[in-house]
Amino acid sequence: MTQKSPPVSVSRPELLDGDGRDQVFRALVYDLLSVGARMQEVRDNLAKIIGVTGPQYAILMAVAHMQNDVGGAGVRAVARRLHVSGPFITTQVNLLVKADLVGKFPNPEDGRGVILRLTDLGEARLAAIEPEIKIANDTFFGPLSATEFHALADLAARLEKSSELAVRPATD
Amino acid sequence: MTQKSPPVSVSRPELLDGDGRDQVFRALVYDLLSVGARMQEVRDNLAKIIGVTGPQYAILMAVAHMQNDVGGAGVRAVARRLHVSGPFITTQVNLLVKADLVGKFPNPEDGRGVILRLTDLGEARLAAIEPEIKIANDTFFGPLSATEFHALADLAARLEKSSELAVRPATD
DNA sequence: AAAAATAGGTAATTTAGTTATCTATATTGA
DNA sequence: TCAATATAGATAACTAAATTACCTATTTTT
Repeated sequence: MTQKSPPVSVSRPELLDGDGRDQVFRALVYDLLSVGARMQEVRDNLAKIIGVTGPQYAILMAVAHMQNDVGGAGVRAVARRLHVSGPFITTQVNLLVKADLVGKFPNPEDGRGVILRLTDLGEARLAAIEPEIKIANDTFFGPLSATEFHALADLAARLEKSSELAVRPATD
Repeated sequence: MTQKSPPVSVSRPELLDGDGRDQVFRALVYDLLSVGARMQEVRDNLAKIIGVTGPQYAILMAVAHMQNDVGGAGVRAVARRLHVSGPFITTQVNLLVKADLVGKFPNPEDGRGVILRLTDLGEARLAAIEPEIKIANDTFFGPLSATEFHALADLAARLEKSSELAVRPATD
């Protein structure tokens, strides 16, 4: 009986095992997907503590970090940052406004735009879970030395760029 | 006016910038999330070519790789591998069976279980998009040298383990 | 052999997200 | 300068992806 082998998922020799198989590559893809799934899980746990959903927590963090940037945190900017559509940010932000965690202000420099900011309560809620955030992240990235951490940061930054090229025609 | 600063998301000194800020760390988290999102996007593109959804494509690949392992590809095993629930695999696999891409067979060693296998058509469909898969992955991981690729694989494997610990109490 | 665990399936539901379309303001360029 | 076009955001309608709760059938444990 002939054993059909699944397609080899990569062709660059740098990414293949010595024998031309893709075991290491596939393990890497699996690990990256698992790590991504776990990041979301951790995020959901933190979100629950402050009474919001995972995506809402992601929006809160994005606003927290973008509100002091030049231009501030607009709906569209947050959407791009989180890789989701504009309308999704609109509806979720409206829920956060209702919960008094985020405020919406007209953008004085652009009559179409709004500026999103955390309310005092929003700031307080995030400050309150800082210990949990630190514990989670320290654990998540626990095995990394400073050197490895920087190596990973560098590799991830480069992948972030190259992956954009891979998206506009067709991984596993 | 006092500039409120968002919570610092990590405390281990190895993961902090020289000045005690978390800029590098946060950039890493952002990059990892982006890379994860792009992996899904690429997957969706490949899936579309063979007329299935992204999650269905993920199941096809999982079955392709697990069907030759000891124990074969059971519903539960696939679910764990993909980090989703059992019932989700059940319903999606049933669609793949209807599309004649996957076959379901009783597990001779366990009367409760089923064994999933790709049909000839399923094998053929995956074989047909092998070129596109390779192009996508070669591009996605394009900037990596062989050495860097192995370094990344090692780091990802370790994160996959440590991230499990972080999940069972609370990332951004 | 009873109790508990495991494999899988079905039904109902929720959440996360999208596309299409609209209004209002801004920007471009003939 | 003003018409054409692009951009920011909102609303509505919808879909996909996934979950939880519960059920049956086996298998394993005690």
